[in-house]
Amino acid sequence: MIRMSKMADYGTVVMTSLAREPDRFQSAAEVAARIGLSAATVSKILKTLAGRDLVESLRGARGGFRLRRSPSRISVAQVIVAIDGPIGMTECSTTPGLCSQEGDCTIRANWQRINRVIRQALEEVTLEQMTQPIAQAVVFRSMNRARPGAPA
Amino acid sequence: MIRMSKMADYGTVVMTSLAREPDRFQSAAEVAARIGLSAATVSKILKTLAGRDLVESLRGARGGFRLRRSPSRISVAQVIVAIDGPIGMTECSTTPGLCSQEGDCTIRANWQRINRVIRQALEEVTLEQMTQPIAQAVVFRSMNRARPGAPA
DNA sequence: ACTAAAGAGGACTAAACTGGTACTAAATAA
DNA sequence: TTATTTAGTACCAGTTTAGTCCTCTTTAGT
Repeated sequence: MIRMSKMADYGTVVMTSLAREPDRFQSAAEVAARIGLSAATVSKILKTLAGRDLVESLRGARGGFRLRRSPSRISVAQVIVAIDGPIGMTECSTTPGLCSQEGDCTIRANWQRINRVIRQALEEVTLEQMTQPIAQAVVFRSMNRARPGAPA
Repeated sequence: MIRMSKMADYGTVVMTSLAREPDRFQSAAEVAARIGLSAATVSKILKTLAGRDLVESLRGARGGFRLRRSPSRISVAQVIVAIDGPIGMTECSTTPGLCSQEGDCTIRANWQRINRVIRQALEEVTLEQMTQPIAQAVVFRSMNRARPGAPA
């Protein structure tokens, strides 16, 4: 399954904080205070996000960070990718060569399907939605088919 | 998003190997050779899975490991939970107290929805499906709504 | 010009995870 | 009974990740 670091998780929180006031530059310290993380950590995350062009930064007094695009045009997936790199799975299930003994590795194919669903889910949720109570926000459907736990 | 360790990933591969011959006891070394991981690592994983009651173990010559239930009644989610503990996200988005300044934390609520989808996906995929080519295996639907990247 | 506020960049420490080794205990087979 | 096979336990080293800190540069205000 998809591997997400703590930093990427924090990243979504930081970005959502920026998304609440998309026009104003917010300092790292300010964001940190709002979301309850250390200024150092938030600062590091924002630096990364600035490098990835999701936020723009302004130096000096009154400086800070601001979203580059509208909150409705930034997905949670984009934030995660910016911090962790391409969304993908852990080695064995993704890397082709590993289970080579098995011939046709059915596991990998199935995992890739699971991953696609997860990736899609993350791509369909925007920062704008993250700022809103769930009511109008995300609506999901589930996968279908098998029901383990039910009698086989 | 969900945090899955390498070990949990390996766990699904190990379990799928057992699922291919559900009645026979397979030794850790044998499974390791099949899937191309070190015997030590596979052994450690199987020990954990045995402790979680997903597999039964038999000591001594001709011993090994075997699934406790039918492959169709064991989900990928169960394997992951057995190794990594409850499926959930990293701290900030899951732990209630952290973003307390924000008042009603809309982020957490939205993340929990995303998580639910992921968890469901993993619960609906069985080891039996993992042993099969995808054709008849898992069929997914995606979430709906927002399309970031499209004009807001 | 000077000072304070802020980001940029990197070095560093601490904690967690990964992967392995060595040894012990149990069960079978000769 | 003895040797062999196999799981069980405990521990250790390397790597990665998390988190902090320090120094430098930029900007605003006085």
